[in-house]
Amino acid sequence: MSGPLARPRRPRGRGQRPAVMTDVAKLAGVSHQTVSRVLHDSPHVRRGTRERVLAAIRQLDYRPNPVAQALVTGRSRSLGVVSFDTTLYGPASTLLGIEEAAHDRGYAVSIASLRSLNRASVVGAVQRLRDQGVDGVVVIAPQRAAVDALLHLPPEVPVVAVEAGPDDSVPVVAVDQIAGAAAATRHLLELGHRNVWHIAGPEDWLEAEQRIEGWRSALRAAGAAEPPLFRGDWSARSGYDVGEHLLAESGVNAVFVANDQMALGLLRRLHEAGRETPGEISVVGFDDIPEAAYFTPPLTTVRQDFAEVGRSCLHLLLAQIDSRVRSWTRVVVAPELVVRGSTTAARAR
Amino acid sequence: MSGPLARPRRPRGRGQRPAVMTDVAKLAGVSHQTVSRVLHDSPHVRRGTRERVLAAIRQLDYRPNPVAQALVTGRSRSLGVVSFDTTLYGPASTLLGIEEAAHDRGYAVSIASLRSLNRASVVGAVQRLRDQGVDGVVVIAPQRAAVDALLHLPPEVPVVAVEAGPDDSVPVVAVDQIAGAAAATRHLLELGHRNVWHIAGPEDWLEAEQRIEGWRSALRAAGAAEPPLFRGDWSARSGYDVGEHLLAESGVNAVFVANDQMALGLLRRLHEAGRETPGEISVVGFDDIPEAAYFTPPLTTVRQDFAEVGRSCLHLLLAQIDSRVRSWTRVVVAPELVVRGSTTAARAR
DNA sequence: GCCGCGACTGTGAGCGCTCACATGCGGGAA
DNA sequence: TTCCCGCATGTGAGCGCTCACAGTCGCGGC
Repeated sequence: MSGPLARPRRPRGRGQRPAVMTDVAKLAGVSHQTVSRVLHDSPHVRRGTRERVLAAIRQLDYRPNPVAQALVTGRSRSLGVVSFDTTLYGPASTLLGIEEAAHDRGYAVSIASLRSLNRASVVGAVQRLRDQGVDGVVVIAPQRAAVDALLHLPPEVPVVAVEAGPDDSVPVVAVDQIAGAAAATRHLLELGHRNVWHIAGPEDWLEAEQRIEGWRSALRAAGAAEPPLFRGDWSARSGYDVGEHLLAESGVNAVFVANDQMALGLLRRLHEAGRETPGEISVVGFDDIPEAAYFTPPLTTVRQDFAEVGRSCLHLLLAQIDSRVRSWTRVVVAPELVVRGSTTAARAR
Repeated sequence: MSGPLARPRRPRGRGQRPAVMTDVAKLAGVSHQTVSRVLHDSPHVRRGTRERVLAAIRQLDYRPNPVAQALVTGRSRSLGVVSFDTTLYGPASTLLGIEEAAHDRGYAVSIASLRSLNRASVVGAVQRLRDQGVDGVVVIAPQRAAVDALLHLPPEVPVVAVEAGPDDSVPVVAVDQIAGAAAATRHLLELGHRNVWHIAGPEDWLEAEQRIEGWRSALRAAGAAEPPLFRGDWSARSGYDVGEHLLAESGVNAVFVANDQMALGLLRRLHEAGRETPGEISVVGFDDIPEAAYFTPPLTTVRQDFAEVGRSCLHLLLAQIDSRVRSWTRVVVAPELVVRGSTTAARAR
């Protein structure tokens, strides 16, 4: 009956295989190329022809195969996001910002979560995304190890770093951590506190270091002394634990904590110790997580505009993809101090 | 010099175009098919040949083009996740669970965030992912509108719903909300509280309704009266606001709150009103967000295993992709009561 | 000594699309 | 009228891979 050549590759059983471009072309009585032109809004298509094609597309519910398009153009219109812990508020918000911006530009977003944090895992995650065919990659991983890894990336992959890059070789979008930390510290100083203590984040996090720097510079500018530094690991637990040590010190009336979760832990510890907040001790956090306003007391903190960060990332990444060169740029997003109930003026002495 | 046919499509300027299968074949002195066989661990390749091919692959740093593979196989080895707000702890954790499970199975994960919640936006998001070529879709959107939308999906797209499905037509992975809520309520009853109040989530969220149901059933089983129901919108703010109304009621000694954020707001409100927790009022939350242990007081709550949910989703989805049929299954993940400091025995009367 | 049958390898088509180029056609300038 | 040019459309190749099938080779059995 039918020789081997007549047998269709994929039997068109029930459920109709989806229409392809030639089906549309046949129905509209044109060539596949004309269909393609209509799809891409080419100006060189007669009005009537265009309408016939459009009608055929509707009738067959035709949708272009993105995989075939990607194969021939070499562009997949998708990008990857590498992130360490998308359960944290900051990364999750940034991811959301990127996704929304990407959506608006017609790009798909693939994610790769890091389980451990070292050069190899970051390079591996980027490679994985690359192997999936993404056009570019955003790395949200503000740790030294991650930043380091960016140096070991093949130069031809378009990449943007969030928060920090290794040097002048990778575009970076970052919130001005130093300014934010300085504003928080200044706020406390202006309330009359002579000593502003600081609970920092982990050493390998660049944001932690920059917030320390901002704290120091504000202290220096005000001619205030620099109390010993404490460190946590961003978790509420660590804030609680550090609170223990802080309670052993004397003259602690103002603390700038490097994020809201640790501030929460500290608040908890102070409460347990019967130390009044803000009466005895004023506390400032960082991030402005949605819950911050409902802590006891409501937390004074520093807000970061993650949506803006996401938009900027996308902008830099697309520029890089289009130009094919990785030019160095740094976009800085300004943070904002949000004053609530956890800070108050120093008591008169 | 060179006729049109001699000109390569993509000029091989600096940076070497990446190696393709025929490059490897040429270098190894075999056909492209043999390279493909090596790549797919076909048994019919002689030891020596395999090694030569492997060596060539390494030498050229060859990596198969996933787009070309997808074009010919019709499988992209990627799946999509539709979610409403990945900034919330639950969805973010579920997403993470799915991503990790997918990674282990060699699947890529694309995300689509919903900005608004209605049938059209959910259907649109799924379509968008489909148009990107994903093999299947997980919908994390435990709202009535989202569930509804699943009914309007083309039957050929493999899909799994998280938390709830419209009927018996879509596989579902869900945490047993009713059991969790009942456990929370029972805990309070067993502590001797005669009245257990409830602050529920928004009406269109299925989880909210199920937690109400669990609360009711536990009350009924214990022969306890059912106090009036209060509702919030999951935010700490709403918990705070509802607290206002709760304070106006008399005999409020135990409250089961439908999530941790609202519980936080309530705690805050009670504190402001000078009502002691848990001394005067015991509070139980739901979710066990990482911060819950550091609330004031540390929150007794119900933990959900989101990683397990993610794994189950992937399992059901892959089964569906492989079998090409959307058979109905329901996987239920058990929640766990975590007792902390926000609950205590009723005072003797 | 020939056949058959495994193990191994190669050939060519084609997935659905875009790109470069060819072609047909009508109208205004020469 | 002739030529050219620009618009509208068609043709064929090929992106990098897999699938179906067609060899080729060596060896044991009759």
